[in-house]
Amino acid sequence: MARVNIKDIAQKAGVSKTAVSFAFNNPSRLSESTAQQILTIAEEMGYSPDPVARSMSTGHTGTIGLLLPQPLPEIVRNPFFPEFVEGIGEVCTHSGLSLMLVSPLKGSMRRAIVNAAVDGFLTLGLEEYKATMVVLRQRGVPFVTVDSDPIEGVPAINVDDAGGACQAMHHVLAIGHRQIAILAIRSGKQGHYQEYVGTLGARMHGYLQALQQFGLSINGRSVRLLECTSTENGGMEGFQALWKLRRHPTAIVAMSDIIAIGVIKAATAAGVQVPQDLSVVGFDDITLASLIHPALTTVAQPSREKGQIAASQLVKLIESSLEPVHQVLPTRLIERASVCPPKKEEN
Amino acid sequence: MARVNIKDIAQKAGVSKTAVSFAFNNPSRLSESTAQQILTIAEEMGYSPDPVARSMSTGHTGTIGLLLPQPLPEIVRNPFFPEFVEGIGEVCTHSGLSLMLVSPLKGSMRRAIVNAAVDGFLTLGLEEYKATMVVLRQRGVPFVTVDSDPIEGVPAINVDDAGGACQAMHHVLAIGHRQIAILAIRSGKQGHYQEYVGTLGARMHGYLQALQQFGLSINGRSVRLLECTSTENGGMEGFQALWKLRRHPTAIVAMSDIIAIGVIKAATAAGVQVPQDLSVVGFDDITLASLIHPALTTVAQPSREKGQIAASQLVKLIESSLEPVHQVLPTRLIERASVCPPKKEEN
DNA sequence: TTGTACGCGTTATCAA
DNA sequence: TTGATAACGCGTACAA
Repeated sequence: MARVNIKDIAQKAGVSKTAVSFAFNNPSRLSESTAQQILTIAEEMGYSPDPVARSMSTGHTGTIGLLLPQPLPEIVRNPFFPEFVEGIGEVCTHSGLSLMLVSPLKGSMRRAIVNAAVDGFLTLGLEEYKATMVVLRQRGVPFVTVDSDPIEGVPAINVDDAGGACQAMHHVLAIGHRQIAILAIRSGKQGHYQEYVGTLGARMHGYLQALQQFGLSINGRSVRLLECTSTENGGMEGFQALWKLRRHPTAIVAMSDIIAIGVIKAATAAGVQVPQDLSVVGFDDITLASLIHPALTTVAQPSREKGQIAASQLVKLIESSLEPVHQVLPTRLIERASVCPPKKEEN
Repeated sequence: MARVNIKDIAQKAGVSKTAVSFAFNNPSRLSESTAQQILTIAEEMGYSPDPVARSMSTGHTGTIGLLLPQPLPEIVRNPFFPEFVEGIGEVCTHSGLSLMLVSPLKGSMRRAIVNAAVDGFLTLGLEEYKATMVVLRQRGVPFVTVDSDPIEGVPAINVDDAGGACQAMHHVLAIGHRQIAILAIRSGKQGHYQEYVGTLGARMHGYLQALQQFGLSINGRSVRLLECTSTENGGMEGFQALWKLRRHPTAIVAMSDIIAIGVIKAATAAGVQVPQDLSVVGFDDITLASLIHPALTTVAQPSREKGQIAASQLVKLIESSLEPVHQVLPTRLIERASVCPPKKEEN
């Protein structure tokens, strides 16, 4: 049984296709009786306009795409993804839009972009953003970047990663620590932090800035940098690697909460007390951060607002042209229980 | 600057539209040189085929829809949503599909369904499923229901809510409790539990079954039923209402973890010790359940598998017809610290 | 209210 | 084998 289409209904009702279309989209242009008549027949025959054909005619889809740099299963495990989507969802609900989650197709970002039938894209934390931007431009729909280094002429929403990182490091330094290890998210750049980009680069920049304020820099002795995967395991391994060294850090500054939590777990398991023996700072303020023991001092960012603002920028961009804006949302240090002054003898 | 289309490329390359189409989709039908030539020109002019037009011709979109009964912002707050989507995401990644999140449009489920340009739907926990099913059938794409009462002729994936609920209640009874309150998720049915449907109905059914095994039923005295919203606040209010009564329950069986957690918080605040003074059981095994104090005894369900199985059923259904299957995934009781035998004097 | 052009690719058919 | 012509899919918009 082939899908019933507008022609079938027109025939059955003895009217033109146009009349059927009006009955659905603009009933006021038809006499009430015929409109009703058409709708009834459509109902009986189980007709509903084909959304693809409709998009073809109207030129829009009623859908926005969220472009994700990783496969869906990995992304949704990210603890702040739900909040971010919540913000987008508010705008979608308000504007009557649906949200399409677009991950690389067969490993290809390009393929994913050109295949997605959407009116615009939100991009989240793209890394090889240059190549992707080209495809996105070519694709011909508006887009807004989130958590990427801003590009000229493209609206960008970011959070103040650098500022937050600076606050975090500053806090640790101000409380007296001088033996510090930074646990960075593995970048593929093997510790060449000058080459870090995006979120990673911004956070690193913030750490360095705070260090500089105290006349310090990453020197491999008192202040060290180590990369690890952004997982609990990564944090545990990071701690273990650090604890093998002759001189232990008195504070570990981690680029993500999940790393910090791994550190705390490994430290506790090794009989190292947090924060008495070791202070730990995270980044992100995931739900777990306030629940573990000791509660994690970390940097919070407004994920929901980020999604909300990015989506509403995109909607404006779709509806009419708009001056591209770069917006930076504030981050803030949340002081909890995982940081205290270093012990005297270790100082 | 209008989007460049297939005709522009054909013109520029001095070939027909067909040749351009072949260059993209079926290069073997062209001499290598012309194919290459066309692709080069397309690249230069920034052409990529319009996904909508393409869908129009091919008859498929490369997208599946996840139909949600509530607005996006509410749904994503649901603690097991990420896991469920993770399962779907595995299938999408494998099959090269994108996922569209489809919530009611302007309050209308029907409108959302008919507007979504997808090859098939997954539905999650629909309540007014009858009306929605009709629209879905009419929409003419295959669909698989998840967490709804199975419908004849439609593949359905469920978890054994009844079995899990039965285990939970049985556990409480077997350990000696006879003064029990069930905190149900507010249904709009005001305690007429015979009318509960879907997940709610199944869980209620499980509770009743266990009660029956002990010769008990909901009688308003030793075994009571109370509805509350599925929020922490709902649980707190539930506890308070219960504690005003002359005879306190020795155990509270909650239909969701979040309710149970509310109960524990309110109880603790009121100086009632869990589990010594009051045993509490939840449902869902959200992350928080193992982290609060005392750790919550609850029922776990395989959310990721649920998504994975449902999505792969849908993919099969899209690719070819398939016998509709009803599949029920197991749930299991997780015993933690929030349940113990009742005190003697209260028995 | 209706007829018709149109949007943009894909594909069956046909010709060289 | 290589490529062109034309029909097709399904609504919407505009002139009549």
